[in-house]
Amino acid sequence: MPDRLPQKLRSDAKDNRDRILDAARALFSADGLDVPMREIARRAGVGPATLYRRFPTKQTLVAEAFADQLHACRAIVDEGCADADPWRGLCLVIEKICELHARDRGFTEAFLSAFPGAPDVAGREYTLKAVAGLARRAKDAGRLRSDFVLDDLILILMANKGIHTRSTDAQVMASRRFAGLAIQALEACPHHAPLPPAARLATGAPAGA
Amino acid sequence: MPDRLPQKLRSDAKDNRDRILDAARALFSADGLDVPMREIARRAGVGPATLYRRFPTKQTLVAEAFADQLHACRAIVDEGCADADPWRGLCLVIEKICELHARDRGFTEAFLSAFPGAPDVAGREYTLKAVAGLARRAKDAGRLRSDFVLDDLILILMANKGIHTRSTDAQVMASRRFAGLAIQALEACPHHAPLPPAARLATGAPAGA
DNA sequence: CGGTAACCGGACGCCCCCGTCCACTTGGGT
DNA sequence: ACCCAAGTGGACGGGGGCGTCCGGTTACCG
Repeated sequence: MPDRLPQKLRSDAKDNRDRILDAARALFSADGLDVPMREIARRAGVGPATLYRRFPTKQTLVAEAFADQLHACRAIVDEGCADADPWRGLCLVIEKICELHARDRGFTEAFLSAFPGAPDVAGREYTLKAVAGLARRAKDAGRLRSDFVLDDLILILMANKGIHTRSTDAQVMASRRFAGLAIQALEACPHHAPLPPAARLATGAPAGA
Repeated sequence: MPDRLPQKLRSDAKDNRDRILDAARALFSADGLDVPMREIARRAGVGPATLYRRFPTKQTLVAEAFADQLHACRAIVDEGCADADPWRGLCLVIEKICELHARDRGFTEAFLSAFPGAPDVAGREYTLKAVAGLARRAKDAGRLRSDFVLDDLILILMANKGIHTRSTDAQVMASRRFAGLAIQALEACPHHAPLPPAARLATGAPAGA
């Protein structure tokens, strides 16, 4: 559905298209979203015109390039929601998503409204709703702190994005530790102090949990 | 000491210099470090040449512009260290520094080695050492979790940097909540799960706490 | 008050990115 | 084998940032 109806493309055109997507994925992952379009074209071994013809705007390219990750993301959430223990499911979601983001810098930017008002990339809203449900259950089970709010998750994801290291390995490791800390922060604890008030974040997400 | 020996500058030159620094501070705070030099010059009402003559490289300008914040930073740490209760002191440091960073986007970038190998900006090492001591005491007091590592603090600061919102107010609010969560994560708790291993961060800080 | 060195800012050349146009090439149907 | 529309990449003009040079201006000292 993010895919344009696969109009009959000539075989060579299809090839080029694929190579462009590969190049884009590689570069976005490594360097973030603001690689020059030129660079992507060069890496794919095509001219700029070809790139622009196939993907008129960078947003199109980004959306297409990250379709996989978005599905992975949704799969993770689904998996977490399926877990019998909602708290364990939520932890799983946090860990996995943080790792996913750690491995792919561009995806993080794309995911976190780097493109303001992106056309609800592959059911972001739906996914958020699912997580909200999961959180609800985790709260009812008494494992998730009661003053948790869905925006806290966004906050954590944004924060995770702020972590930068030299190598991808270090990045993943740091992200893992961060996720651990985040989970610790969210877990209900008899003597925990109340949190400062939640701030409305820029995302279109509803704030209730 | 980051200051060039204040060679006798002609009065007008001094004026311009000051106006440049003001402009730089304002722009860096609002938009981060990658404002064009041109923009700063324009805002200061001077030509590009003047700017470049006074601050040959952007790094020079940044260092000079953030001298205040760096002192504030150090003051915060000192204040925290002076607190009789080391845990309370540490919390204070986290809260205040997160807020400081939330209010000044450029400073965060400058602070977190945005310029790799910046010449130990105003005793960064010293400050880190002080915090390490504070953490040590907080641990001994049994309030800080025993598997805390100084790099965790860097991690939290980096993470805090990842948080972006539309307005400064929202930013501060979000940062406050984040700091609250971070503190929660760091507090010793009888039944908390062990954390994933700490990753060595890019900073030159020693990893032990 | 006058001279000089310090100082100024506009203008220049360089490089990189963007998005588009167009003359050539090539896939694939007949 | 032929043809032509779909497809291609090089080239172009525009815009913006960078760092530097230079002819005019101005503070300060005697």
